[in-house]
Amino acid sequence: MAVAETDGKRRDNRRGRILDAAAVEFARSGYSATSVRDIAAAAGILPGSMYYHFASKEDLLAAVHAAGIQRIKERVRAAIETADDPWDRLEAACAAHVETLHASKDYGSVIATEFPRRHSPKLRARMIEERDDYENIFRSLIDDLPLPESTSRKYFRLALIGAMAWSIAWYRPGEDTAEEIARHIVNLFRPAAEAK
Amino acid sequence: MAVAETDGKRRDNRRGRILDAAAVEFARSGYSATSVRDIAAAAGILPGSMYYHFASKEDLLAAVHAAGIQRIKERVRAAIETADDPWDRLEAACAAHVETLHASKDYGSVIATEFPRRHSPKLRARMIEERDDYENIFRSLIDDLPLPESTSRKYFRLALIGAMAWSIAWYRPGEDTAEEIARHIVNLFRPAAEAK
DNA sequence: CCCAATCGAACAAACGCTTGCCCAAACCGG
DNA sequence: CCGGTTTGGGCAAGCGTTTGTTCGATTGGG
Repeated sequence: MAVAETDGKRRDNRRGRILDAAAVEFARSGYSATSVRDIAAAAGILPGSMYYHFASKEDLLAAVHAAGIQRIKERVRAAIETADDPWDRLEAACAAHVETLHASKDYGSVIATEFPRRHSPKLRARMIEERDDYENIFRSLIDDLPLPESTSRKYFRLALIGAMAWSIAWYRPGEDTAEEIARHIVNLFRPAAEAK
Repeated sequence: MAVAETDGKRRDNRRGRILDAAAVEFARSGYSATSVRDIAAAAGILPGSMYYHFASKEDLLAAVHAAGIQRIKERVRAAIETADDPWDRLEAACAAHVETLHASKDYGSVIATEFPRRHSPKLRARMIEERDDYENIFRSLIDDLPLPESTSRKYFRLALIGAMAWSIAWYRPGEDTAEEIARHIVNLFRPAAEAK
């Protein structure tokens, strides 16, 4: 769940802890409502010490975003390989997507709620690139689906990703599992394959 | 599009202009990245003058949220009455929803991107209440649909609203119209009615 | 001439970030 | 195995700026 522990080298431990703390705070309050002091306090260091590991607050957000995308990409890629049927592959991908979004809730929440257009051109470009790269997984999964010609694959993808992303807004722990959510959502889209 | 002009009374003109300016700034940068000075500058007044009309910055957000919800509710309610068939009514509602979300982009964007959980308990409660009230329109529209028992109406509603809300994230003016977007999305869900 | 409405100026607090200094562990030639 | 040196990491303090908000003075239409 946290990045800190998984970074073999002891050397990077502190950096990982700051990253985790930043993800938690950014997820809870949003980027601009979160102060460097908040993050430092959550990480157990003083504000100034953060700047040894990250050049700026913006750099810290970039690192959280990159780590979050990388993680969800890995999980989804791994999940896909467990199935052969195109619909099963999509369902596996969605389950992994929703699961990761809520399991490492902090990183997932940052990805789902920090809009690129609200950040500097430089960071915006990085975020969009990383997101596009990730969405390409779904692009190719959906390309493999046997859909009627009348169904727009573009809207299929956007609606699917939107429906999953929105779960961040309404999900309450203890109700349904991420797998159930993903299964329900995919089942909603599944009949679209047989439509004329 | 703007509230300012529509408020008959001259007396409320300034209040409406501040409200519009706040919606624009909140939509562009988010609540906490927007300063009272930004809003005042956009409204053509001095920062202090805002406090004659609104008790606080938070109150201003509450007013923008309420105005946005009220507007979208009116449009959707009106759109529903143009049709009798349950699916047509849903499609009309979705078209009005997406259209309003993008037409009065500022108010719509604030609704779609300001998460209640990130605000004070008082404001959070108000926002959730207003949203629930609005979502009840869709709740009853979906109750009227002839869906197979295996289809969860709850997930149907959440996925539909999520897919529409997400359009804020990817929509670029000049590509598709709001009506086309809504039609495509509803058509994706429509086959779910005939599934076993 | 009144009073709603706005201005102009200021407030304390919080902001992102920089700087100068310090300490312990790791490293490495002799 | 020693002892000097490098280096990862953190501390304490404060820089200048921006924040939300307050408030007495000022203005102008009815």
